[in-house]
Amino acid sequence: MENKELKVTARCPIRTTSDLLSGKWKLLILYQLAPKALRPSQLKRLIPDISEKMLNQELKTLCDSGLVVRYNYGEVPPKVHYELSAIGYKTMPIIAEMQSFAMAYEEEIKTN
Amino acid sequence: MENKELKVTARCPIRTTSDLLSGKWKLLILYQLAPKALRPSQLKRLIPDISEKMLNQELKTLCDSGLVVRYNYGEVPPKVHYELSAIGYKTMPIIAEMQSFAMAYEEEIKTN
DNA sequence: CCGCATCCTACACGATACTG
DNA sequence: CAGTATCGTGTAGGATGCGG
Repeated sequence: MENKELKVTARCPIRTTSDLLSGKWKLLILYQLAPKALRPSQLKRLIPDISEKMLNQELKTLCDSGLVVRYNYGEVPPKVHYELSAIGYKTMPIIAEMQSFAMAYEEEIKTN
Repeated sequence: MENKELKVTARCPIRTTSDLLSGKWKLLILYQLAPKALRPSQLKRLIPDISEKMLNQELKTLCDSGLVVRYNYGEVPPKVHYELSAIGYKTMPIIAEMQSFAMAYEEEIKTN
């Protein structure tokens, strides 16, 4: 937040989205949350190679950016779950296109 | 390339694509190349805040992964251009969805 | 079970300078 | 103009342990 000019980085939609979804895990988390809300332990089971630190960290930033909503049952033992927000669901077309691209890409390299 | 097991990272389409497109610049480069092939200096003008190092580096990995093709005129002074491959063009739907998402997202946060 | 705090390593990215 | 090499830094992300 210094007095740096807002360079020509002029808010670019591609950059906006890729900032929101950058990193190794966010897309996978969103994808797993799409069918139904999940508790952290369930997410961890669905994405076994994520560390708990990263899971919590990414869930937090996804909540902060509004793509995911956190529900707290306020019970003991602690029980929460996370689900996609309305805008969070709107990432699904991106993911669908990415999956479709991956299929085409793997087909492509197979034939070379 | 050590003797590490190929963990459960079991080839996931989302991961495949996001590996190919990860980083701050690849999507922007692909986007700029979509309308027409461009020379590095033209790309640099269209994406002013990329360093020349990153531009060259990203172009190289994009060529290696097959999304972009490099043409060398073999002249002096050096003259080359880069263009999307057939499979490279297939990233456009992803980018389109990302743009569309960004619009929706900015609309969303504006109303809060 | 949930989530935070520490420590540490690898790498993405930037700045700069140099070659053909 | 195209491309490479070197160096420095911030941060993503992994391992581990603690506390509510």
